[in-house]
Amino acid sequence: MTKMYKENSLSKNQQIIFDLIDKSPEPLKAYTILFYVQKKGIKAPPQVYRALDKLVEIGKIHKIESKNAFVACKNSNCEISKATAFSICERCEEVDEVSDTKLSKYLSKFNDKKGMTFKRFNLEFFGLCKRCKIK
Amino acid sequence: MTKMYKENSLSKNQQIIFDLIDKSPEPLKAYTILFYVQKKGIKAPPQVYRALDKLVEIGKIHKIESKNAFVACKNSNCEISKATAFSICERCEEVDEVSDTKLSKYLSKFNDKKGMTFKRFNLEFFGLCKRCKIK
DNA sequence: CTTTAAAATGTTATATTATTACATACTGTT
DNA sequence: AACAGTATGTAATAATATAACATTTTAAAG
Ligand SMILES: [Zn+2]
Ligand SMILES: [Zn+2]
Ligand SMILES: [Zn+2]
Ligand SMILES: [Zn+2]
Repeated sequence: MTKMYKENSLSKNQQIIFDLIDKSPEPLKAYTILFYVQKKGIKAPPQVYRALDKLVEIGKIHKIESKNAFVACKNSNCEISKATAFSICERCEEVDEVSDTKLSKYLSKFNDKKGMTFKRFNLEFFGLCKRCKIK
Repeated sequence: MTKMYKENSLSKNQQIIFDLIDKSPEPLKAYTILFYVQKKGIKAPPQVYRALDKLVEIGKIHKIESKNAFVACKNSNCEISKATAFSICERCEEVDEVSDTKLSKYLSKFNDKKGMTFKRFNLEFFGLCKRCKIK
């Protein structure tokens, strides 16, 4: 028989790394994470990258591709990272997850002219945040 | 007086690297480019990255962030890389620039709830291309 | 409780991607 | 010719990510 394994619970390293990212007000890079978790016994890059891979896979975090950095998912509705969108301030580097049902639906239904079937998308908007616009 | 410099023409290294990317049927990575252009006298990473930066800046090429690779712009209408969208096959890795005026307009007009003003976006769709769907 | 497959961990080394820093040369305007 | 801006050449290094392999933990199944 093929065994069924439990979902929903994180392993030790995954939990440590998720907690760190979840508490961070800004996206964290892999080696920044490594630096912070060394006191908890996570000493080498593969340990960090493995946890990150898993957390991305299960949708607890997302990767901001243009910054090689990771944020915790703040939406419950971007199921398993299939539909992600972020706003990125080019000045202060603030990153927020865009939570817009219409946008998400619009893009999830999008079909291109060449007959591709899309399973997933990632959208990154760049501009100036409210605060940086004023300055 | 502030000098006016010529636009529209590429420097030697920029032209060599643009030609290579433009002819390539697939996105090229920086070190792949470096390998190919060494016979033309471009020997070191900074030479490649500088040309890439410039070409991205003027909109002749785009960076596929999820692959750290570069493609030539096939649209004339994504002026200076302000509005880019790509379809990426997860199986054969084929990448195409999505050229859809409606999509582009929809996203260019998108305003988020936190008062950010967007200047630019990059969208990457993932899925299976026509050929890979059949298999 | 024992066996077992899957998942996770620990560790060393290495590969890949990108930038810093500094010296020099080219380009086109004044 | 002088100048400012742009581009180039080169060496060194930083930052990001993966390969490979040994070991341990987890929890379902028997
Ligand atoms: Zn999310
Ligand atoms: Zn800002
Ligand atoms: Zn384009
Ligand atoms: Zn394909």
